[in-house]
Amino acid sequence: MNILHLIKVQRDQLSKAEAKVADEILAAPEEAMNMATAELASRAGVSDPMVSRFCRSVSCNSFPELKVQLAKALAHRASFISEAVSKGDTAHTVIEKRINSNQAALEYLRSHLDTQSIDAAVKAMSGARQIIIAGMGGAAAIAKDAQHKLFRLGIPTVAYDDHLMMRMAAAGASSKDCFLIFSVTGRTNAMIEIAELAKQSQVTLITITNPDSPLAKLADITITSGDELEDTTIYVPMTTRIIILTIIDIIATALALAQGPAAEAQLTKVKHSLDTTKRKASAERKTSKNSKP
Amino acid sequence: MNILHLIKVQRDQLSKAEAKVADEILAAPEEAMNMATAELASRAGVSDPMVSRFCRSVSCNSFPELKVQLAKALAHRASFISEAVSKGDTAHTVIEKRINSNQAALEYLRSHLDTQSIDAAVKAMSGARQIIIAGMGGAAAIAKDAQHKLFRLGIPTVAYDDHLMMRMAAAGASSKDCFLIFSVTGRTNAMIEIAELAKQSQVTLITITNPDSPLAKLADITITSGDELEDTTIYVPMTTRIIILTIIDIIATALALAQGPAAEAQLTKVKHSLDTTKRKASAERKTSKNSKP
DNA sequence: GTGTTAATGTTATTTAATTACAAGATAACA
DNA sequence: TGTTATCTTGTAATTAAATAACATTAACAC
Repeated sequence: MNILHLIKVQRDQLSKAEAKVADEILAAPEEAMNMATAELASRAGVSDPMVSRFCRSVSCNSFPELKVQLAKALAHRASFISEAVSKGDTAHTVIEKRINSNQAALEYLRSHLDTQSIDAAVKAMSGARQIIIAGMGGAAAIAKDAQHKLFRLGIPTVAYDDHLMMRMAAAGASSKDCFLIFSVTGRTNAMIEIAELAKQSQVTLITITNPDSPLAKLADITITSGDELEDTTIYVPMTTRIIILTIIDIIATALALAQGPAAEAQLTKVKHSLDTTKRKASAERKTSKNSKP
Repeated sequence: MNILHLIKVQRDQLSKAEAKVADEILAAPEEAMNMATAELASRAGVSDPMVSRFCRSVSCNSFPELKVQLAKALAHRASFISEAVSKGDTAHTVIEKRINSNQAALEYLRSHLDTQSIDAAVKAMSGARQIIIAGMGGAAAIAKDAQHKLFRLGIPTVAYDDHLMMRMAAAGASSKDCFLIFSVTGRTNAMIEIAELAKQSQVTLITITNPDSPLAKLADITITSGDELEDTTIYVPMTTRIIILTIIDIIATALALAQGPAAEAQLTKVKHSLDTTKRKASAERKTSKNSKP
């Protein structure tokens, strides 16, 4: 856990004066990093040694060490604020801003992804007879991607983006199956309908969606899609995509580990199946070099 | 530019004693960060003030400031090394490791993404009559995702994952169109064939692929897919996915900016078209609360 | 060889951070 | 309600760290 989170979490268990220091740092961590104890102390309205004591309370050995921890934490977080693109931006600026946003999104995921949900999802999927994935609209590509990643592990997996196919699949599923629904907002009527059908089939229902949504309420296991994070400006509807993809990545990786050697062998087999569709690297290079002069 | 790069670059222009300090820091930056001037000085075999002077030479006002800079630089770099998952990992460890890897991948992208290629791609796509996207296998989901993102901007866009459809589209394309090919390795024979067909149609060919591949050689504009980064261990075939997705994000964002108010209006229109498919947030909450007692 | 400049080390000073201690506040219990 | 114990905070003192000032040495030019 990074130092800013730690401070935030411990904030209420600190003494009054220490809490003042915590607030001062949380209010302007970037600035706090470049202050001396004396300055930070006076800003927080406490005595110098309080700052030292505060450092100890948040498990740093000294104030300079706290500064280093802050720097580490801020290196990731730096971009959370006001990284929305604007009209005059050059390509270079857009690149920087979007990469920053996406890194920040991952940082958010680090502190908000629930380990237990992941564990539960992996356990359910690991023992499933088949995994059925559903996603519409923007989530259709995600569903397809998840299917591509999971079937490689040797678990029968299908992905649907068609509402009628989803209905049939949901109705026909058994209690031995896992039904995986991707929906960023969790408010699409069509998807909620599918979830209700799936529940009637006694299937284990896992949703990657907004945890406050009606869809989430129907699920056995819910993992946050980061919808609450999404910037509402029309330019930036991308953050959740990265979050969901990383969640798939995490689940697939954990699943592969849970499956053990079997999955490993399966992955190798699937990988090698593509060998004959590829052009060889060395042969190609030689040809193109020789053909020029 | 981060402080480690700076030190590396300036290393040879420093005086003999300062160079010793530089070497000591570069050899073990993580440790150097936790040392006092005196210790670093003795390790480097120089006097204490040399360390202070060294800090000035690399544009830091003090040694503590250098430490902060080092912390910032290392925060990103830290995760590159040995973050591959292994058998005993808990869910929590997998989460941390995969997030670290993905953040590191974005960091890599920041320094390796070519601004000019992005600019060129945006310019070409901005003026295109239509955009045709092709991707097979793992790239099929990516292609679909890109289509979903680009058509919202008001540019006619289609995505294909079927080889025969791609052939027809490539053969039928005109010089006013953009043909976008996603292929991580750039060695899939089927995709190379499509690229050759597309070139014959005089279309502007943009590839997101390994820049050293045969596919890249055929393209008018190439953007790296990060294939060279991909961990060859079978557990981790995910990094490129994040990179490519972020590239799409960047291009779409830049494109939206380039289109100006027209794109903005279009985005709003498309967004509102979904309104009637969604369940209202407030209404739902009330219902579910009241229905319980 | 001597003067000049740049580079480094030694010593001194300043600054910053923490320890030690004392005073005050707060809570617990008689 | 008073008394004691504990916990919190500030003041003063100490220590440690970093830099400035100065001295020395080394390198080079003339």
